[in-house]
Amino acid sequence: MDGKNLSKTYDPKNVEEKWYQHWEKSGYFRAEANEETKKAKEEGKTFSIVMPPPNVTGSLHLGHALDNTLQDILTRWRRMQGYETLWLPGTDHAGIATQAKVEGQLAKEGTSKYDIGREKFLERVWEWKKQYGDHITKQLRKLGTSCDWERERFTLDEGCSRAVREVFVRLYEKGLIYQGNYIINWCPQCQTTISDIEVEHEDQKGQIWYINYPLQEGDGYIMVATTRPETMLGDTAIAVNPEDDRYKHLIGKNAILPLVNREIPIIADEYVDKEFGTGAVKITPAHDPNDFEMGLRHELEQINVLDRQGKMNELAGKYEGLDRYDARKKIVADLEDLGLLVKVEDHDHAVGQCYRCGTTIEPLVSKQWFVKMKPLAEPAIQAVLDGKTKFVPERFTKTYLNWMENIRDWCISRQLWWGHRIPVWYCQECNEVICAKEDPTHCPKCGSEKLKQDSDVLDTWFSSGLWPFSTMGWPDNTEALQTYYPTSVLVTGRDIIFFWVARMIFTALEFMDEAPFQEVFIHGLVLDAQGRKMSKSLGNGIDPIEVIDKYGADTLRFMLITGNTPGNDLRFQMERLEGTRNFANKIWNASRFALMNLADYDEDKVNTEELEYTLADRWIRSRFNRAAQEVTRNMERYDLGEAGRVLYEFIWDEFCDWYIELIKPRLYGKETEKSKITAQYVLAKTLRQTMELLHPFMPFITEEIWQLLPHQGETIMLSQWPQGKEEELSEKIEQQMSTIMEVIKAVRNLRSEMNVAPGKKAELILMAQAPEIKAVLEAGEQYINNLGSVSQLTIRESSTEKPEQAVTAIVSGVEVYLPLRDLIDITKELERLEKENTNLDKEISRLEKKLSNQGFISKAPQEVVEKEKLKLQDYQAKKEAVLGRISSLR
RNA sequence: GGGCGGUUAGCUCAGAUGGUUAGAGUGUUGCGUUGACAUCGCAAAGGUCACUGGUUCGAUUCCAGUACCGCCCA
Repeated sequence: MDGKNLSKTYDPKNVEEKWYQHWEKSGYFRAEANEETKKAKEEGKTFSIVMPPPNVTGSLHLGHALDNTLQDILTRWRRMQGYETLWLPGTDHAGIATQAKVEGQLAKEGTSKYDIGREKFLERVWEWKKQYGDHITKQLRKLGTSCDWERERFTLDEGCSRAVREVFVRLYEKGLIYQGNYIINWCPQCQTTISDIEVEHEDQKGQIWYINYPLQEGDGYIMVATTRPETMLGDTAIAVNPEDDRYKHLIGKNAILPLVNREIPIIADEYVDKEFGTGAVKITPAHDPNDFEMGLRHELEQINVLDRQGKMNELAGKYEGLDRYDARKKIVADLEDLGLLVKVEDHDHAVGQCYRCGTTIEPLVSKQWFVKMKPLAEPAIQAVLDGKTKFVPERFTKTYLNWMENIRDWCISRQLWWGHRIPVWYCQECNEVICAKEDPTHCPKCGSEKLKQDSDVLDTWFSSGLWPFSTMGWPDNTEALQTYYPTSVLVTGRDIIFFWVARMIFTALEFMDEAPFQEVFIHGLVLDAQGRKMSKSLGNGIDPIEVIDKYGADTLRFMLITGNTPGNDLRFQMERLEGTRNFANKIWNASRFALMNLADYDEDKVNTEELEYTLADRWIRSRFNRAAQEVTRNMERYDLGEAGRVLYEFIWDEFCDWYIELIKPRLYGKETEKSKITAQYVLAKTLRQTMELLHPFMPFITEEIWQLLPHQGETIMLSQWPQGKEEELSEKIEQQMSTIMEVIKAVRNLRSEMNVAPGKKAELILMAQAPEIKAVLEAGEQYINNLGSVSQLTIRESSTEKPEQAVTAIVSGVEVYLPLRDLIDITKELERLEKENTNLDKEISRLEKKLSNQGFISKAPQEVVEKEKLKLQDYQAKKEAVLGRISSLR
């Protein structure tokens, strides 16, 4: 043990990779699942997390770094607490996104998926997956994640695929999965449907066109207002509000659809907003979700006038082949020519866009597969209402419930190639529809072998919705499931509550009869320094790996989890990164110092019975154990940032700035040998335990230091979590130390104000206002001498004679005199004291007022009143001392 | 239109069940190579806790409203 060999600045590169490899190789991350662990579960001593699987589209971003840091902290902490822990990692095939990436690759090569065909294309995607999947898991390792890599899963692997089939078939057989012609969201770019939540609404500047539709009878018109004139070719009705007096007489009559000359009915429906536009709206059931619903209510015909590229189709007559926006221009122009266009107004409206590619979504009617949501949503709502799954922070419960309560059926088929193929076959002979877990060889109805599998794949979230149990081997009843299901907590971003969290809850309730996790810990987004979302288009993204290479994973981790509260977004600022790096360096150097002074120390030879603890020793032990308690308390509440802050303050302010400074003389052998050994013992023990407490947050540096310190066991990862021992806490010791620290600070303050050179020692006189304070000062004499640069210290009772030529400070119970004869400017000194007096007056009158308030005395809790009284006494004593000083100087 | 979050020191943020002379980091200023650390030490300056009401003996903290910012849903 010799700190001299350590470098002066901490270099994470030398440390992080080494330890990660060692941990992984030693199997410390491994989660056992056997008879014994099943017993641990019964005792509530298991802890499990399934990692939200990153997409295999590319690389990790800072959001992943945050998400996984939080999980790792919780996992490492529980592991140290002796829980059987499982943190199960994996990746997601991310159907639409990954497919788009590979299509992009092909485009660069001048080919396309259609050119190479489905099979070849899938081979290419698997290649992509291998490359990027590996990349991602490497990145996670760099971050220090202590997940069980032997259990790593992928949403498209064999096990997960089996679970997907099982779920699909069971839901189908239960009638909860159905195929139907409904309005869906079509992305003309991605060439697939997407679900409602995959549509992002953005307000755009648009226009609203007022168009006259001639009435069938007479020469009149009915004027409609629309933001999408091009869809009028598919209109099958005009709707008005039944209460609208302007139109009541027209209900039941017909209008003539311009350009097409089709007769369409004028119908009444309460959905129509009288205030919007003219109060009469054209109804296009095939191209608008609301119109679709209305169409069902009124049994209107659905006329689809758009194709899958977003172009007008053969039902659009002479507009066939035109892009939807070109058709719009042409139609508006034609209406104008006919004199039917009344006016055009600017109008902002929300436009649905594909969350992947940003293309404007086209609602259209199409035959797709759906999950019937109502029966699944109800238990999912109940489970959360009953507290079976709790959201942290709690406010996200509302977000979840709101969505669940208004849920619509979920469109799960995707016109993609990359994904779980829908396990449905169509008999080419008799049109029988076969849904089966195993690929069928012949039609059960007619026996034909001519079967064709549905060409669509499932929404990616269909498989990730099974993640908590599909990854543990379901549908088999594995030991992993028996030990680790349901999981303890799910850690994820608030942007993914609907997509994923909600779906896991309802599928788990359906298939496992139990919610998939006890708690959902939601965190915010990582924003750039200006508070903007990080995105490719803005180019403001930061690569976590670059940060790790430059600052170390410990620094990135600690920076990400401090300085914000659960559920709130976090701004990523380089300065904060530097600050945290400095913290790591501080830890390193304190340890370096400790090791240098432990070179001659042998813990095995220490007889703890014989140690002689000083005030400083007892103080740091009390402070450490208090910190341990607070850290633990905050961890239990998922307030990891607060836990981190407690550690930061304890390490920097108390351990480094005070304790190490206080024990230096003892370590340097300026006192007895026993005193030195005691100091070494407390130093080593406290630093080691501090590293243990910090380990979940900064796993690498803490392991490195822990290994260099005297320790037992093979790794800090498996050391015992310091809970905070009651018997080492002492209010009294902390109070005493605090008096001494206040005196030292006052001395430093006076010296600084008087411009006394730091190296110059000065005389100091302390006057205690009570005998027990005098005793405390005497016990801390050495500390005051050393840290206050004192040449000669005198401690007296305040009743004795005061020094003449001195600057003064008053702290609780102590008058501090610095007799700097020649340096003193009486006028200035008086000014200082007067200022202090004014301050005290303010406080005293505030407290006097409070304490003379009958309401306060009678209604406030007794202890609060007592506290205020003590405060008043303290201020009054200080004031007395200040006044005494003032009059003696005059 | 509905919901949620935010508004505290120049900047970024903390402030359990209401009682603190309102905190931290960073930045600023002054001093400093004291045998771990200049990625450091010591000291200092800096806030009518967005605004208006209400509840209360007492509100930065609880309630209502207003303003502005951000996010989500329709």
